[in-house]
Amino acid sequence: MADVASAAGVSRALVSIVMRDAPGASAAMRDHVRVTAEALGYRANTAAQVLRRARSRNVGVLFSPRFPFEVEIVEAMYPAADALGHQVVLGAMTAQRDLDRAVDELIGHRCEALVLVGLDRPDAWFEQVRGRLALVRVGRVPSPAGVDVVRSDERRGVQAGLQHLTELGHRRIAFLGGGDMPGAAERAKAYRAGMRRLGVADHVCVLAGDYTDECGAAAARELLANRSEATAVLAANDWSAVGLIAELARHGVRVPQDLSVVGYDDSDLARRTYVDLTSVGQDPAALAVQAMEAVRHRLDHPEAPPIDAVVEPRLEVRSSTASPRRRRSLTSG
Amino acid sequence: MADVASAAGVSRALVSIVMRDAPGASAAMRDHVRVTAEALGYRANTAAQVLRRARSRNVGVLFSPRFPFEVEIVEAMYPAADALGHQVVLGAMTAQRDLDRAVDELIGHRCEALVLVGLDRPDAWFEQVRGRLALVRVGRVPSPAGVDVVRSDERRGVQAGLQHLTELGHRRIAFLGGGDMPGAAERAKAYRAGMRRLGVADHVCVLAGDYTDECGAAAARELLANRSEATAVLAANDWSAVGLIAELARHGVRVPQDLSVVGYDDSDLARRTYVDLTSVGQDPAALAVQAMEAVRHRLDHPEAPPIDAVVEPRLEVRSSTASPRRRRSLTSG
DNA sequence: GTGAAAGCGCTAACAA
DNA sequence: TTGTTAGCGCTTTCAC
Repeated sequence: MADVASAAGVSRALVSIVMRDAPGASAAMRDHVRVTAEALGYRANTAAQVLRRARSRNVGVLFSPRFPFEVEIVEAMYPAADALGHQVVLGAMTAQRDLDRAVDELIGHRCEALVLVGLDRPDAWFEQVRGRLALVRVGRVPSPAGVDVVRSDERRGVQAGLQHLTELGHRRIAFLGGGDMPGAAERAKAYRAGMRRLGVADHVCVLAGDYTDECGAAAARELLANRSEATAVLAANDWSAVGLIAELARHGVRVPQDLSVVGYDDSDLARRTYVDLTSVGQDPAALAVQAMEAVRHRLDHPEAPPIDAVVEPRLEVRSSTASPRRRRSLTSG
Repeated sequence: MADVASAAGVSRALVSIVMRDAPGASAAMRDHVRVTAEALGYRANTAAQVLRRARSRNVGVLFSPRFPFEVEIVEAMYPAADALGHQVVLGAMTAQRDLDRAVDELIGHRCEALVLVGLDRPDAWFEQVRGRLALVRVGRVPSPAGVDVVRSDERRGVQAGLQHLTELGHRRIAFLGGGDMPGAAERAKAYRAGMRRLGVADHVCVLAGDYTDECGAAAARELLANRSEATAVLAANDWSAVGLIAELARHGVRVPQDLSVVGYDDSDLARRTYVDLTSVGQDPAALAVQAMEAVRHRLDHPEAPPIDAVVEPRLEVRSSTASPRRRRSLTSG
């Protein structure tokens, strides 16, 4: 910075003012300094900024890059943070790198707040961290527990899937669950409630799963073995939906002619043309924006009551759903 | 740090020595200071460290989190950096956030080196950045151009795929390319060379593609329309291989009975049980380790000649390949 | 083995 | 509108 200052023939303070768009410099001076800085390839030293500023403006974002849905949220986090004058510091969680390590690193960067994307931990863990930083959970969050939360409305998502199927004429709608995977419990609950609301509670059928294609295949075999009368399956996840469809195909059951399938997450997978799966989509960009706003609110009002922001999902209708054909069971067709 | 020092009844310098495992303190003192620091929840301020140290020890890693293969490399980068005493700073590239922006941020963090994962740019771009930082390219790198490179041996990978197929008895092996996608040009070249080496150069057949499932489906239609006599397809990518297989299935062509297919990348997709695709796998962990070693070498020897490290791929045989059945073309079977 | 002191590059409060 | 100045929290050299 000293180089820029002397090259431009001004003080370092003025360079600082110009570089961070702070008020207190004439337009002509701004241009002059900026041109000089550009010519010298100057870029402010983030470390020095963070060290000196009262607030670091850093927001740590913890996520698992293996999960595409979390990646989408993180991608949307950058513009959202920009808009609020924050800087995103990424903390990747991997098999070799546990959470505490990642949090420690973000604390080292003096993050003012932490955004936890789709991360489940015992309540005690959140309490412990919350003592040191503002904390916002986002994404597939099971339940708010005193900590700020931004989540999709799982109830509405499941509802939308069920409604789409009933409008097509389905009544016997099975549910392929996700065990203790993020969001799964909420979705299962919403399924039961939804079926009750539609007056078809006696057709409730829950298949165990875990968001993998293997569990989808297993569910398919279970449906076939039980000569299920289900005409549609609502899956808690796209991968399990695809596994189900693939296994059914091996046994000659066609989707959507013989069975309709709705996935969940509207992932890249669902959009692939050869899959083309009707799926309940969450809105990663909206989740990211709301998360950053929650961070801002929490920083401004440390003592405010817990936030619970809910983002609307939307159903993407593709070609894995159709009206049911007239017959009694999958194997008697 | 001052808190820890006074709580432990020592000087701040001593705390510093203990916290960064530097020589110059007794074992008993180390324990004492560490316990005190732990009790106070102390974590060194990274900004202050970077600011004060002559070398930041930061290594910027630029990648696209949308590409699972790049994510795997990045994940392996953490332990590799640890081992060499470096700190990873992640720079995510997204649709909304261009490369220059990301590089700028990493420069702001005073990274000593940049690792570019699977990123293609004009040579001029590399030259420009290389003036400011050490630069290492890793992953699907088309060709070394004076800049340090760590890459998979595409030639050997393609060779392994071809050899596997010829050992099964295939001769008419088509290639589904990847256009200008990373690594695709190398793979196409290796395919032609490999076919020549196997003495079946007159059976060379290259289908255009772009690493999507759509291009795989298009290739399948092309094979069928041309009444291709190919008994096997080597794809430059897993997604295109899967698209090909799915489209073939729609036309009653079974894999591997009617046609064998080898993918490339050994991605999560290939490993899914319902896909179970034979695929040429790259070794992300080895790439990451070599990349960090290249960084270290470049930092230690700024004037050394360009590095070109090559990592061996390996073929994962699954159930999409088998011996060819006796017939002339896909549609005459 | 330990402590005192200087200063990394920047920001913010204030003085000119 | 511009310049001066005092640290932010740490590492490092040097004296003890």
